Amino acid sequence: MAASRKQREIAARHQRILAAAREQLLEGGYLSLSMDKLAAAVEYSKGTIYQHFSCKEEVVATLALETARVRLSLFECAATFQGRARERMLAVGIAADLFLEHFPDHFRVEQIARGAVREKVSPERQRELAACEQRCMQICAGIVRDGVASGDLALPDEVSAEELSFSLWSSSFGVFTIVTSGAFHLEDMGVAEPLLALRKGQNRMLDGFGWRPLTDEHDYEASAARIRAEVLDEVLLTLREESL
Amino acid sequence: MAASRKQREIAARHQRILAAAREQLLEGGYLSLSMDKLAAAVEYSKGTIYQHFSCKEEVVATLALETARVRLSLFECAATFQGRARERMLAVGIAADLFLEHFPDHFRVEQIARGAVREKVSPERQRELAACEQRCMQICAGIVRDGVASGDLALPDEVSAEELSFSLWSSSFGVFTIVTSGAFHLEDMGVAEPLLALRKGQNRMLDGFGWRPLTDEHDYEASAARIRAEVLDEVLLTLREESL
DNA sequence: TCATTTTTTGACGAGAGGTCTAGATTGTCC
DNA sequence: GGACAATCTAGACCTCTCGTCAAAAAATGA
Repeated sequence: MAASRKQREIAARHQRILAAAREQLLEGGYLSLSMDKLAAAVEYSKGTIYQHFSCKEEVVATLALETARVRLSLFECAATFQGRARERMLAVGIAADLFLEHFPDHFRVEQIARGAVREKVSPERQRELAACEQRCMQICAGIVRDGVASGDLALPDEVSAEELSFSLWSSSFGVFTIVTSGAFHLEDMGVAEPLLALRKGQNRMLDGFGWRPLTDEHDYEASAARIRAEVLDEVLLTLREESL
Repeated sequence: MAASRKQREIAARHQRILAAAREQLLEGGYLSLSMDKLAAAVEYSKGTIYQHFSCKEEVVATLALETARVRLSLFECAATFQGRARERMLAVGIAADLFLEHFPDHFRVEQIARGAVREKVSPERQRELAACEQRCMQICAGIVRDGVASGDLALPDEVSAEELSFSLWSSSFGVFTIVTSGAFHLEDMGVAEPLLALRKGQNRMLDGFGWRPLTDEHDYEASAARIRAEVLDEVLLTLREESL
């Protein structure tokens, strides 16, 4: 069918535009992405670009959505790990780390997108983005609840599963933002390995909540190795291939 | 002396430009700050603006530096609180909260500045900014060391004072970024009071490190009240007056 | 008062995002 | 196969941006 061939062409061009846009964004941030350059890069005219994306913000938002989807699928995989709740929570943390490690570009693009004007991107895309983020949160909160249900965690009355998840999320988010922004001189501050410090801090926090098994009651290094081998390495490979 | 009068005029204009710039930035982000509009707002020509600031980035960076200075002075005050180390660490945390509460604009401007191109701002200003941040970190790390020295905290071998400080900083930074960005629907995620959740999480982390007195060994609510009354309320008032 | 120095101005250039119509390409039907 | 219709593409065009610079204005000093 001829119509489908055309559609495939358009879809392919769509992806080519996004790839070129990502490249430009990473080169020099939001201002370095130019619609003219984008058109030149994919060897089409500006008018054609604007038939794919209504405005520059929309291009950036679409890239951010791609990113959010990749992360979500990683989180979903991590949550399927067979083990105790706290191990599964660790799995999600490792997933976040690996995401940053394997797709550093993605996180930066997401940050750039957050800094851009949100008013101009279509409501649907905004909803999709929000949905991805909420799914991530739900996955974490679900694991917390599993911990409570299994008796490993006695959550205080004044702390909800969402709040605990939020604490973990925000500390990861903070570290990732600090690291990728490049605006901070962590070395000069005496923090050589921020990701390691993050993990330690989060572990201590969960210890503080009394989430069993505590850090010194279990070999979490071994769990981490199993997590990678059993649920993350494979999907990571698949995702990397897709993005090439 | 006439030269001094002129200098005062220039200094006053400098501040007026910055104030107008801040206003525009808060209206609609980085793109909403225009050098033409800025010139119109202060009723001078563009050329004059460019005698104060070499480029747009420099304007934004200067605003960010103002912000960093205000925060640093708050932190310095907080650290003077008379009490045990963990109380003083709480004081710094409260200072950070109050900073966000009383100067929400400042934090947003700082975020915008971080998103802008850094290459174009003068090296000195970059150094000044980095110095402020490092001073904040040193204050925190100093408190941690005090805790160790007083015997309240037994830091594990593999965790440095800087790393512990970094954990606290990054979680605050993450929460503040999430809250001020406005890009996340925390309500829909079940997090009604992010700042409260942050405090709880940080307390649990310090509990996890075994920093005495633990949360349930001491009335930290009372400490918080004393901290505000004894070291923060006053300086906060002074700073607010200055910024008007 | 007038010459010299300093400050201020706004027209200008280069390049951005976004629009719109003329023309090229594709698909359809006899 | 060829003519007409529908769709897609190109790039000139408009307005706005940052940053520059020569000329105009103001301040200074003798």
